[in-house]
Amino acid sequence: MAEHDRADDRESAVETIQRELTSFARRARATAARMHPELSLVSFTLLSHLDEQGGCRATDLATHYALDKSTVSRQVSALERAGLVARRVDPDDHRVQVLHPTAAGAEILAQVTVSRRQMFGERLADWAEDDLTRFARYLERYNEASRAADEA
Amino acid sequence: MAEHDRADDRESAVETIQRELTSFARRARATAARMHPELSLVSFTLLSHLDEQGGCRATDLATHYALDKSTVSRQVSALERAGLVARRVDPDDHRVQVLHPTAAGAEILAQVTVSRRQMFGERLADWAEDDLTRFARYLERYNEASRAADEA
DNA sequence: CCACGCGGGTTGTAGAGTGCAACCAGCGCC
DNA sequence: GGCGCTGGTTGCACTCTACAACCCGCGTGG
Repeated sequence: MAEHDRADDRESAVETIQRELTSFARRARATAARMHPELSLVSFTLLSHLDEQGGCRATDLATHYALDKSTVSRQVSALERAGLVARRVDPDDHRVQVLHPTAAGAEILAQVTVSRRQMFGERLADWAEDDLTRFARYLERYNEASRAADEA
Repeated sequence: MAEHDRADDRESAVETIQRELTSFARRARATAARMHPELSLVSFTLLSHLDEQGGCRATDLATHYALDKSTVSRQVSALERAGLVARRVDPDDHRVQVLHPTAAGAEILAQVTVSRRQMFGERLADWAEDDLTRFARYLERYNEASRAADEA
């Protein structure tokens, strides 16, 4: 009957989404590393966040990206060693460090962002704009649900 | 002018797609590990491929998933130790080993597949079917372009 | 026929990324 | 002033990964 067919269609769409997202995830890290060895996927994400937010605390990064605080601590240390971020102690609360991208950090970030955008742009070059915006909306929607589920 | 605006829209859609895909990729591994510690994301993918294809060679896995052959070798070793895959020497060419999931492997794979599908299903529960199928199509399309670009 | 090149796999090594647990250091509230 | 909480670091262990060097079986051209 028709209801059953529709349930099957739904199942198979979910199946495809699962398979394709997983497949993408497997490749992403390696691709990113190959493209710009100087800034791993995680580092890029963190630095990018700092740039957008205009500085934040390590704990914020950890919770926002579902990473352990130790992981963030080490990543930040590495970024600092590389001269890409600076830490400033918050005068109001001497426990917290406010993180900022340095000038060098902002510059590298800009370069990597450009090259990443170019890469994505190439892969999406022949898409109609409607499809692009819909795709973007779907991804946002999925990730939002995903984040919500992770927190529960 | 209108043309400029449309170019901007395009840019921003690409930007969002980039950001959201990256964000997803970062989480995927950890999420997968948390869900079923007995089968990592890579192992799942490889085992899944073996199951679908009904057996193949290690080299095929390596090229298909853009992994080093040593990586595949070790993953397969682990899967064999766990009793989830079996290796048979190809009678025609004694260099190659044909890999198959064992009964236990097929069973675990089925379980994990179910739990993964359930997870994705939950996250996508309130989506209209049209959106699901479109999202699935977009992802396939993107990954295809991505694979093609990687090979070049 | 056999030596060499090639292709499939394994192993040694090294390094990134990660989480957990234990710890230290400020902060604030009894 | 002590106790608990929060932000952060460090020690440890583990997985995933690539690269390089290697071994073995296959086939082809002297």
